[in-house]
Amino acid sequence: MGRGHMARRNTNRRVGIADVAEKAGVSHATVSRVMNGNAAVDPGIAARVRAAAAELKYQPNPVGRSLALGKTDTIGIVVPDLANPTFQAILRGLSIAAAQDGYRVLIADSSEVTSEEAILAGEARRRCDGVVLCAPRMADAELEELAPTLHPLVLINRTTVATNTPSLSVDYGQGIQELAQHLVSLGHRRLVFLSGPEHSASNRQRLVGLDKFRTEHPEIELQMLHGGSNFDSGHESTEAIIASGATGILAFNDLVAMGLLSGLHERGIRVPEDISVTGFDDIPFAKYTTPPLTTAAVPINELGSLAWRRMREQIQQAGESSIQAQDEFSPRMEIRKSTAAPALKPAS
Amino acid sequence: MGRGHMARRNTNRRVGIADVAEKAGVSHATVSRVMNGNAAVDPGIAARVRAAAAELKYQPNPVGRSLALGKTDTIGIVVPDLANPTFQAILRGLSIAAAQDGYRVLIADSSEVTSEEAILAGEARRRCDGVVLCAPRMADAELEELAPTLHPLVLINRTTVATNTPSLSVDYGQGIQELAQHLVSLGHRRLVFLSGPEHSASNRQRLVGLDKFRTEHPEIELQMLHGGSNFDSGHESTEAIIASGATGILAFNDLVAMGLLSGLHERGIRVPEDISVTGFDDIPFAKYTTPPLTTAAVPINELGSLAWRRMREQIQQAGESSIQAQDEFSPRMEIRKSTAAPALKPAS
DNA sequence: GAATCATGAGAAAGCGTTTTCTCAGAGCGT
DNA sequence: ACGCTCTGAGAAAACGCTTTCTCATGATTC
Repeated sequence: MGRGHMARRNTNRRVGIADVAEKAGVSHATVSRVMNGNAAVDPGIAARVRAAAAELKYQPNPVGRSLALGKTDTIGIVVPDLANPTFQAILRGLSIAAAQDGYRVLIADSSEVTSEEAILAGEARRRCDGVVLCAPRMADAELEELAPTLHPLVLINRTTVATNTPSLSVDYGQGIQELAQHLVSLGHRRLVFLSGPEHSASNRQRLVGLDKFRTEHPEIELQMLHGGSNFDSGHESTEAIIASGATGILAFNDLVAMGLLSGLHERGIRVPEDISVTGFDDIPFAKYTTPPLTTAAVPINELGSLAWRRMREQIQQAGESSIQAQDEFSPRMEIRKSTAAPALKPAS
Repeated sequence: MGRGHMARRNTNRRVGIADVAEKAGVSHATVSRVMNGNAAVDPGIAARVRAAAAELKYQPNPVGRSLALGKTDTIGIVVPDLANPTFQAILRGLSIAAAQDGYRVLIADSSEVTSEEAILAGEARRRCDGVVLCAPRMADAELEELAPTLHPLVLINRTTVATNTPSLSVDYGQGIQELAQHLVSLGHRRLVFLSGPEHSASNRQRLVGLDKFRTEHPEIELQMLHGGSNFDSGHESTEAIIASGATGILAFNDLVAMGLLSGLHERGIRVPEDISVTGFDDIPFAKYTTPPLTTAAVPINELGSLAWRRMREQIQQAGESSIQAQDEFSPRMEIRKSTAAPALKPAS
């Protein structure tokens, strides 16, 4: 029961450098030289080699190449949930930007299983020249320990104390405060924050932002409701939202808001007449909901390409662990139709 | 100006199998054996090796491993546009299913540049153990020529004459006919098909489906309008749609339909009162548009995981080019609120 | 015209694994 | 007690490439 022991010796081996060397009547070394244009090689011989390579349709084996070069021209990205449009957009931006520089991206979806993150990140790192960790849910301590292992690393939505890891972050605290402020200025007095995944750092940022908001607006009632990060958790929160008696709902993100919108619609609650709802992120679909969603826009398209730029900088510096850029974005308010003045002042 | 010539000889080399071997007082070979559990090795020695490996936190280098094993435990996927939720869903399904079997996925986005597809696919294939080609736009002839090169390969939304390539397809022709039929049964007599990317095979399938529809319903006026596959192309078609005088619009897919919805809304055209609009695919957001979109649902979540299953089957068979499954899905009608009876019978 | 140099190609040593090959030593039967 | 098989570990080859090292050849200089 050998595992394919004969496949190796087969004649239908892929064409390798040796074949073109033989055909061109030169050594492997020379073939390698002309393929990579590294050293000077006689134009005549070079032409012969190129002709042989073309005729045999020779393409260097990237694995052999990677082993010799110590690099794979690939970077890894680990995301908590590939179903989330925010992460999809980041992935896309990263992939396109990296491709422009001849790099590919390997994906790893932790499916919100926190304990898998470090493992996935490690595996990805070993296969790739670098890793971007997107909104990791792991504890700070674990991240601190893991980060040096992963270098070159770029963090999205998290930071490390070590300054040699670039990070891209969004001021969620600021954004959620602005959204709350927006609701208040419309006349809402009873708000609910439908919180996100427990271990999400961006959720914590929202919470501290709201704490600040509370101290600045002691007259406003602000309840916290536990939720999740997707449609379903928004939808499932419908009853609790209704029971809360609040008129202004701050959903964790656009997805949750959309789920909630649908739940409220099913229950015959009108938005924004009866209840105002806000999202977060401004995913491409936010403007097409019923009604179009008021949200805090995160530059999700830039995030991916900037992540690549930061990664590239590190790869090029190769080892001189210098201090790296910490980019922070401020969300931009996107007022649409899911928020309006409350119909009736609640009895108070 | 050597290219990092000294990094190689550095002492801070990653810990390799040799280090473990030395620490455990055995040979590389033995370490490899215990790490892979391939051959019988004395329990005492095995324990010693494992202890050494653990202490040094040794993790086998996947590149070296890949070279020796001739496999990378990675598959590639090439998609025409990572911004499209359909492809995102396929990618996600593929990634999750593959991860379950210890495989990773490498992505390549051709950005709808047809000429890049073959190159990207080839590169991906060389780096991976297989490739899934998702809705390739390339010509049939090119695909026929490329397919054998790429094996193991699984095709999504395309087929090859060679029966040893599994393919997953959706009966777009059937789906679009049902949508057209739906509009007709609501009373519409003037329809428009807002077509998709020129080289999209699924677009061609829709076209032949509509040809059939035409012969079956000669009394119905059906115009063809050239469009694209995303929001913007739907949005840009707004004027042409209005000018067409049609009351029932078959958009290429949900994205186009959503763009159109938004365009019509801006122009004050009511949907479905003035114009009915249908999409295709049933992306997760289709039920949250204004109004919720009538569409033909494609099982996008299954597609990815099934693609992996087909890929795995081929990888396991390793070479015995047997005849492969050709899976075909029938779209399911999803009647929502974007379609209704036309307000007025057009003069005829 | 001999000594020096630049040029460029081949030989060989990696890169980090796995796996075959080889062989030492232990266990067994007669 | 001798030879046989069997177990298991090390040596070495293989995987496919890049790059250093080495050396031959032809060009240059005094």
